[in-house]
Amino acid sequence: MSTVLKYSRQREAIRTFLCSRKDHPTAEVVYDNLRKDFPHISLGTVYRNLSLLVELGEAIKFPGLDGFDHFDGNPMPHYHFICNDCHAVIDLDFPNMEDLNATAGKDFDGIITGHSAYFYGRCKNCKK
Amino acid sequence: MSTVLKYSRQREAIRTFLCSRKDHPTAEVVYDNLRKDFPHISLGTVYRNLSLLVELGEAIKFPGLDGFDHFDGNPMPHYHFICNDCHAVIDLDFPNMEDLNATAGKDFDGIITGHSAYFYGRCKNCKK
DNA sequence: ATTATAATAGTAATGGTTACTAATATTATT
DNA sequence: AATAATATTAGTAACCATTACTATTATAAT
Repeated sequence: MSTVLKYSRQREAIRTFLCSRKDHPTAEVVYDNLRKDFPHISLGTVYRNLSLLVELGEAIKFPGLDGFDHFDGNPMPHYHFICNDCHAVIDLDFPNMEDLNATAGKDFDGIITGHSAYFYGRCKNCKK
Repeated sequence: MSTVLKYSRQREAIRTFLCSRKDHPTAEVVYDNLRKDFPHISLGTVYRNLSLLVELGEAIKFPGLDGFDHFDGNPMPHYHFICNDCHAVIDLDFPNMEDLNATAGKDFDGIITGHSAYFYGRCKNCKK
């Protein structure tokens, strides 16, 4: 028993906001920003819609070094850098390794269909 | 204000148990197993020592698909497969990509010193 | 308009993890 | 061995990001 999706201004605003950002915000950051346009928006609404976008394949969720989940409005395969100092999350301009799943699964008994990779170190600002 | 490390039988047992396992147990699993030898061991003691081992570079911590943190007693760089169905975590026999940090950081303004990668799909038991 | 139901706001609950504290274990010193 | 200093533990309470609950509201079809 699937459920029919209805439009909501809040969800649309969350989607738009997430796609406008390149810094992979947390739910709290999304909440704080959405309150400018929706003073009464609930944190639960933000979490529910972010999770929905992830289910729909329109966003990606991953845990950051700060202990919070971060969200990325770009669902295309790409890699992230996470700064060990300031915990900033930055997109890497590095092409997706298309054949890595097959290569890594050569001697593996299961089936590999995807991968994610995170790079660590110090960002531009923290590296001195 | 550094602190001197004292021996503890609980910590040694946790270390030994973790190194004996290849399935990357959660703190809860470590706790349940340690209770056979230490009926009164505290879950806090398990968490504290697991975190300490990670700090000492003797173990690795990473979040699993089940929402729990998993621990690996092998700190050598290697890759993990996580089953989308049963959430099992399995070591991959795939050599570390030594030059990946440098390659991925070619056009990056910061410094990349490490990376982690997770492969997803279906394990041997779940792939039918 | 009416009806059906998805979505929200507000709030409470969940649960993995961390913090706190008195008692205990370890280590060095005498 | 006894003493002293302090790291560690067991037990428990607190934390807090996230999820669940519910009456109300918004959306969309009839």
